Amino acid sequence: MSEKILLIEDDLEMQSLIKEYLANYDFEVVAYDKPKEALAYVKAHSQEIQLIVLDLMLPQMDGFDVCKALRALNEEVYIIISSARNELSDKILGYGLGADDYLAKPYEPRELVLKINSVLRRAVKSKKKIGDFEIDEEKMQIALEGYALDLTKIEFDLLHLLLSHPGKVFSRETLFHAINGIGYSTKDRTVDMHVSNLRAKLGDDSKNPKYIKSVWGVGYQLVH
Amino acid sequence: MSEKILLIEDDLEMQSLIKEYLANYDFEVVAYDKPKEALAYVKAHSQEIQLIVLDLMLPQMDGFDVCKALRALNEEVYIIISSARNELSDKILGYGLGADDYLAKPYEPRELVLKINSVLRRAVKSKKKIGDFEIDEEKMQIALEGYALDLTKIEFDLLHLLLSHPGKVFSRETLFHAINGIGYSTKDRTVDMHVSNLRAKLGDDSKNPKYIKSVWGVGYQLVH
DNA sequence: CTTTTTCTTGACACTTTCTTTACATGTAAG
DNA sequence: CTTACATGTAAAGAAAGTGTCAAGAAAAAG
Repeated sequence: MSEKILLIEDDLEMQSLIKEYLANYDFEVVAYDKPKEALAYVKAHSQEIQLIVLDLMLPQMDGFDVCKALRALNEEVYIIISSARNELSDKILGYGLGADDYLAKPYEPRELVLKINSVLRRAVKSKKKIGDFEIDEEKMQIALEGYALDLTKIEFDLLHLLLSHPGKVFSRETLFHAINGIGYSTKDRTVDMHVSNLRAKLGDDSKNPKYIKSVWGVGYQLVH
Repeated sequence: MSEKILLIEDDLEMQSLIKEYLANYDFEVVAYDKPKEALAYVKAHSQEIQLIVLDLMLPQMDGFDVCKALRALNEEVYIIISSARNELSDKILGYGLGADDYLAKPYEPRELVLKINSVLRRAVKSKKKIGDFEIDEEKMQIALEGYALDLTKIEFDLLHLLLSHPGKVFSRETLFHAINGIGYSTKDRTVDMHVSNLRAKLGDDSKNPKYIKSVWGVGYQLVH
């Protein structure tokens, strides 16, 4: 499977050049010269696209909004911004566009490939796969079968700990410490409660657990 | 003592780079660029090698077979597969190669060291073999002839203790203490009951014990 | 400061495990 | 062989652990 990249570039000559070049590196490229069309495409195919290369097309200046709109449509996508060198420095970097990397124009296609690889490598680094789960530490997010879970901080910490050693049996005390740092009495049911809530969010069943199994008299364990 | 690692990598430059790098971390590395030679080496030195780093060398695709062949030669060995990132995802993971970890190319040598350490740590921590038994402390699990036993906490503790000194005769008092920490009267039949239940789960016969033998007037002992 | 969200606690039903009881069987010693 | 005590285990009862609803407390958001 190859990566799918969206290229937004108004110089059509440049566009086809890059498209061809990236094709050599097994990237699948979709290109638009008009931001509105690109946005429409993202709206329709949000999940397929992994990375967007956006030419800011200054000095029209609406490139900022395009970038923010893209980010709003897809939190997950990685964005590389390209722009004239003299525009690039302070102005853009300061605007908190949420881009993942920047590239000064004019650039060699080779440079773009390097940046793309570097961004994608960064992407996998922070994402660990464990069974059906995918942890993104940077974003403090865990996805199950591709769908992001909406977890509270404690739930995230708990699941993260369980996922860090699949199969290992964690005592309630250890789990409690992961939450509260210190102090635990055997009568404390707060860990149980969080596990119960977690199971609900995972669609798991305590009697016949797919993910979090109770270990009688001890604690919990992640099965997979 | 250093760990012995087999590296299978056709890019000779890469090979020597990794070899040197790993040497700095006290790993002993044997490297081959041709899978057939590597397999021959494993056949001859199967027991010495703890871990194999295998470059899948796609798209020739026979990396799959190499991996399976390695696994067939040595059930115990740990295998880390490296491969181009765009090949890595679903395809490989799905094929049930029996690898223990995966690494996307290109990777930093540092990343490889981290993975190796993580895999080896996993290896030593769990799984001690004693006769027909296999203990996994982390998972709080004991397997008999490959089949995991479904034990309660006390049963696990008891069997674990017996297995920790095969042949040693444990008094009822000692066994009771392993369960309850303190207190024991000679009239207490609790330990007997647990041993009886254990035997049932092991498929053992008290009159003609294969595993847990009664020592008259004293207690129990593990035979093997 | 108010509203909302998240966390903790208490309560109760329910389940699993542990202990005790009871009796049959087995062993050593005189 | 008989006695005295040890062991095996079924079954019943006791104890302890777990799941989760719902309410109150605390923390975060607005």
